[in-house]
Amino acid sequence: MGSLTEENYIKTIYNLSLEPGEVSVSELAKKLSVKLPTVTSMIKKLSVKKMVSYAPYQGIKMTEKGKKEALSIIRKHRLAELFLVKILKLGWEEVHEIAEQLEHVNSDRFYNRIDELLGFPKADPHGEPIPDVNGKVVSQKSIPLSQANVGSSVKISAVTNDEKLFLDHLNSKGLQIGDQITVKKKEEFDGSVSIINKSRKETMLSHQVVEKIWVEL
Amino acid sequence: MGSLTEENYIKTIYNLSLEPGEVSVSELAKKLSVKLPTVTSMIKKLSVKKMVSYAPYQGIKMTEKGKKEALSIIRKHRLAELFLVKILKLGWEEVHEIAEQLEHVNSDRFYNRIDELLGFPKADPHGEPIPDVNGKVVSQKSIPLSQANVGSSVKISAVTNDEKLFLDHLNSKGLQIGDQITVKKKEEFDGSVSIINKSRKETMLSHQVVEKIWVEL
DNA sequence: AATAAATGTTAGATTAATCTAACATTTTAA
DNA sequence: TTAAAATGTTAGATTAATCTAACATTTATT
Ligand SMILES: [Mn+2]
Ligand SMILES: [Mn+2]
Ligand SMILES: [Mn+2]
Ligand SMILES: [Mn+2]
Repeated sequence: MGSLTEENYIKTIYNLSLEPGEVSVSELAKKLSVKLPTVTSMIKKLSVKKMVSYAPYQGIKMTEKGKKEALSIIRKHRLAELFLVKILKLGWEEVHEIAEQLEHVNSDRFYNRIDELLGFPKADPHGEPIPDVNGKVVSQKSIPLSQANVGSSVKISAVTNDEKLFLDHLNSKGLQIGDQITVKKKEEFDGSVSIINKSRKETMLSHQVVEKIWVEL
Repeated sequence: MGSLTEENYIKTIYNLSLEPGEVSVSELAKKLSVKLPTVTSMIKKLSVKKMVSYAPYQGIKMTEKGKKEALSIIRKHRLAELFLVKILKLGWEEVHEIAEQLEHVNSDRFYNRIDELLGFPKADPHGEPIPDVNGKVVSQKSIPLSQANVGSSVKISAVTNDEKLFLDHLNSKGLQIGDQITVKKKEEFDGSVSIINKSRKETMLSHQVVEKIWVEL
């Protein structure tokens, strides 16, 4: 366990490493809202601690140690989010911010009890998988809504962004995890998608939205 | 809301201010495990922020603003402790440490929901009063066990220390909040007290212990 | 009242995390 | 294949929170 700041870097690097391509200093700087030299200096520190491997001008790669640490933080974050929704009855759009704080609480007893209380859940309120105590993740096979075929009926399994602004948008469209929807039309021009929602109403979703909604057949 | 460090100073100053006498720099330094100059420098900062009033070589006094802030942190701490015991089924001896972290979580929604879930409780697992949303505290009229008369039958209403070492000690003696006990004998020499516990067994408690157990008649 | 002990303050250094300005390397595009 | 743009690094400054060493004040004890 490093400092709160170190934990945030590790978690962010891990999340970026899941996307295709190298993890770059500028990408990290953007995500963490800090300047480039701040990242360079922190990366060096994390490199000394063997959380990442790094050589100047090369990308940033996580070590096994770093991945383990990242998964532990992500586990805490997602357990916290589900707890906030299931036990404290908060909305899925407001829990991420609180989980950003709770993920840094250092107590295995605390998180294992929450896990137990929730019945050892496999996914958080946004459909993202919750790593188990050993950092093992069970990932589902699903695709972004942007890639679903016109005419297909699919189930929303996850959203890959859990910030309030995005989720408030989905709330306003009446979309939830688990909803069965049908792809009506895909616009070539801007990548937007029209769907038929649970209540048989047609709704238009922009490209930025449909690439963040994951569905299964 | 200041930094985590500032919050810890404010809470500690407030707790010390409830004991008789001035709050001194050395007392604070001891409680926070920092050196004297560290305290002097932080007090100056808190003084600029109007959380305490301070003049060199005089004691430290809290302002109304500071008290309000302290009570908010203490409310969060005690709600967290009760939540950990009641909902997560942790022991009263292990919750203080976790609450030291949770008390810094910044979310009214989070704490108000916990308050609600617990039924707007009046006391934490150690019998200490929980300030309400407005910082109002309902304190009970009780006395330290060290001052109870020989022969009197009293009920344990609170303990004024919630660290593991102390509570493990009480656990080993089988003592809990709410227990009815009888004062059998008080030793003039060392201030120790013999009591008859709930299960009619006689137990000897040292002065350091009986001054931290509060009872009502 | 003088001295010693305890307590508190000031000065200056250190560490973590950040910044800006200047410089270096890599990538993209004439 | 050079010039420009983008990306990354180094150097040096800043702020928060801490420390040690030296000095000042207050309190206690002869
Ligand atoms: Mn989240
Ligand atoms: Mn989530
Ligand atoms: Mn406590
Ligand atoms: Mn308590």
